[in-house]
Amino acid sequence: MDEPKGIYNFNVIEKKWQGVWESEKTFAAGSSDDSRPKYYILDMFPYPSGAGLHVGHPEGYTASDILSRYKRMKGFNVLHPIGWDAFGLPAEQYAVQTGTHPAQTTQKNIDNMRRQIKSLGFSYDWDRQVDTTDPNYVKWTQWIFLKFYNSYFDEAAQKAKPIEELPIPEGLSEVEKTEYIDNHRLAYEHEAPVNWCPELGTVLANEEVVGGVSERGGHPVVRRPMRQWMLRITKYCERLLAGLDGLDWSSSIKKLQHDWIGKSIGAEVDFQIDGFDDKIRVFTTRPDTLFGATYMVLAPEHPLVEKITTDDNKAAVDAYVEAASKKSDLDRTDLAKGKSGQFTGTCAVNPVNGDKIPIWISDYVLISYGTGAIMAVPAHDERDYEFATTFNLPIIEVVKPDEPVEGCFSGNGTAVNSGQFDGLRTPEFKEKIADWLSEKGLGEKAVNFKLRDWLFSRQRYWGEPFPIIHAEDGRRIALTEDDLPLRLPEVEDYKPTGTGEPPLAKVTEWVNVTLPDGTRGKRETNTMPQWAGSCWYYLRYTDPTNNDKAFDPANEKYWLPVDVYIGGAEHAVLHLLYSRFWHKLLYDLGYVQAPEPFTKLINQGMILGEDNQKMSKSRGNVVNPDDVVHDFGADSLRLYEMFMGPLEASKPWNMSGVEGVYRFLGKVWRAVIDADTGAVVPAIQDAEPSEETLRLLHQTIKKVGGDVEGFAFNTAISQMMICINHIGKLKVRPRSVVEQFIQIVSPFAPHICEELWEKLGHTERLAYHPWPKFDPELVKEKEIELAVQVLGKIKDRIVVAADASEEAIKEAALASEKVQAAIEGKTIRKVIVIKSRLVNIVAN
RNA sequence: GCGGAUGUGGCGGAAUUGGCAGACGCGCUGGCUUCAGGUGCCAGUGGGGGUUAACCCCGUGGAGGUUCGAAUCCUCUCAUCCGCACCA
Repeated sequence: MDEPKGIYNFNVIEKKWQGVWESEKTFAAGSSDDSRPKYYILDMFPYPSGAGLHVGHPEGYTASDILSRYKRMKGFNVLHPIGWDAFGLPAEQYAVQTGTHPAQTTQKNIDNMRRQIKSLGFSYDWDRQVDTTDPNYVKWTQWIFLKFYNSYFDEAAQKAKPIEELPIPEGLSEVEKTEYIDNHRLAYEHEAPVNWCPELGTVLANEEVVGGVSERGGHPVVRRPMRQWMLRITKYCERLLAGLDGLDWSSSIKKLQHDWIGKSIGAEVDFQIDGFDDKIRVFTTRPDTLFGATYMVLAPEHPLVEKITTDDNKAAVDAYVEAASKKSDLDRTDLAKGKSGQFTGTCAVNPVNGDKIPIWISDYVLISYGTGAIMAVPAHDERDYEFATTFNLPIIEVVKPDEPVEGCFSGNGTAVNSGQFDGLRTPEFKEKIADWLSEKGLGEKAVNFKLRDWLFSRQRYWGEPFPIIHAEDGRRIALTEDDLPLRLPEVEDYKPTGTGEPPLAKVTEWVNVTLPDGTRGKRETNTMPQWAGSCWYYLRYTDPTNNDKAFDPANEKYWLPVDVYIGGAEHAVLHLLYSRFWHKLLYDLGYVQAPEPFTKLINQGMILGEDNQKMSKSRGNVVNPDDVVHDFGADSLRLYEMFMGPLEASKPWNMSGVEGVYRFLGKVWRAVIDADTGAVVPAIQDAEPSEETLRLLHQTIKKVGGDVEGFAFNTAISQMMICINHIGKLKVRPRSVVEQFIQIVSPFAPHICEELWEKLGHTERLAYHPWPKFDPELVKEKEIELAVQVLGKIKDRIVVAADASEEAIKEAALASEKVQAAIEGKTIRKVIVIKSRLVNIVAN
């Protein structure tokens, strides 16, 4: 049976307009000399997975698209790009299994996801796509790596500078000089115990290990020493911390980054080892508790352990060190309920009182934090307290709490048993003792951070190769810009070697090179982690096809910083911290002018399955956007994703809800188009709207505009629904009202609106039509209903003029019969009039 | 254990930030249109009581408090979710 001509046929309409936008390049961003103000709206680009899009992706993308379309209508030159974070483990794992080149898999997945994203009508500038695996992109990722490699951090200036400017101490030999320089590069090689995952055949960053197992796949992780590339992110701790202040990010995300960087202020103190020339330096945030230090603990990996251990204790200590080195992260965290340790047989001297205190080793002290050694104050530190009670070590109270406390007290109080410092409050004591220590040459104020240097290499094939050659004679040669990109070689198989050697090591014809001077060398066979490409993609979007530069400074200056960045909260720490770090390096070297890359950050919440559980294949509750588009259309999907609830909240999917917004679109359609003929309905006329209609329209313009700016899309849609419910009922629908209504719906449901706009006789695109203006006078209600309360309970409602005086309202309220009845026999104490809200009469 | 977020009808959620709780949508009930409806339209829909009318009482996880007035502020408490997890 033929469908009526004028039915809302979303399938046809959506394909039509997607085609028009594509061929007309409707959403190409203007150039950097555009006279309009710029606005850069960025989505976190997706990993092109084989599973394709799930309904979580379009949530953030729809929000950013609505904002982009709105801003264009508001007269902004909008940059709204998309791309592909295309390096990643799944494609490589698939390659290991099937032998398919990861590039092939990746390309296939990109094509599919691009099709899906295009079917949702997002207004991306498709000519600016970036693909992190594209050699033209990899080239510049490698180029930035070389910037790290060829820079050092000037502590005094607190910024990175080219390595050539590094002041080199006098009197160093050539070898020492090289070593000195290498020790200051922001990218450096480091032999260290790392998180080795045998299952994945690779090393993981600390952040990629969750609860002792790999974040991806949940495989066990063990500690193992290996040569790795590191980036000196710790040099930027202060600036990464300080930079957070000015950012318009949610306080919870800022706090997460703040805590991750983990700054603590305290002092470093030297303890003389009894019977040795060596000193043990400790870091403490509580130098005021020095008098209560009754023992010391070294990390098992501490370099002095072997030296100071007495013969009597050697066997036990060696065994403990051996056991600790084998412990996986899981063992060190989960099994850390009880404290273990070994006495070295040696004592140290407490510098403040000369007491001899035993030196122990224990794995509750971490070699990677502070100095790898602590002074233990069991009276005022939970961990030390637990250790001391386990091993029967003395506990001396040196801080008197204001209120008596059971067991260990770690708060502020008054100093006791602390010699000349007795009676001081904790904060003053901290100040005084730090000065005292530095006067005596025993220590100094110090700051420590939790953040560690970034483990930047992976033993994988599918990543950016490092542009580094290790020469036979031990020199390390960095490629020059002209040598880039260094491409990945073709390989026979993608299996990890199992030894920790990356797959690239097997490709001898690629690995072995002859240098211009005739010496032979080997290429670096590690590759970069997936984060590398995503650290700077927002910069490449400003100049995506530039072959001479990563991006033109003029473009960066115009577009950066990103005005709004939308994405999932799962990247709260890693991606956002790493990006900020890279950005700051480029800032220091003069390549970018904005100190921070992302001004405003919005984190969309998770979309759960209909069963209120996280969507997953195994639960069978995954909703595929393709199906929703097929059944209800892209406009309905977009609208529903936004109508579900606040953008930042997680909320469950509900297919009936999609039908609800679909019905709304049907109403919009039928308000304009005759379902039988497909013509504009005769009710639409060039007529003056009634006062009521005009008021509702202007209220809607105001509400929707304000809500879009405030990312409250759900309430914007609800206002549109109220508005169309009214318009649909009108016998005569003034053309101007209908047209303005369509304009404000268009960022949300662009296909249907473009179609209706055209049907109404317009030939230009709605996409750049100016956003309608509201008149504040027209928004105001003429008459308003007020609740009248007596003692807070509603007794009646009165209608008054919107501009009625307080006196008049009071009079009207008291005139109500119901109010009179309620206050009969009582004395009116007070009448509270809240204009345009209510009246409360206090009487008793 | 520490930190953060959230808690409102049968469901998703509103509430101008201290001022009429439940907007809007889903679902449900009844009616109209229709040969028919997974269509459209109209009406109703927090709970309890009530001569099913007027009206009354209760109600925003729980218990207190501040206030003329609290979903909103304060104290305590419970539940769920998410981070971090020996960082000296």
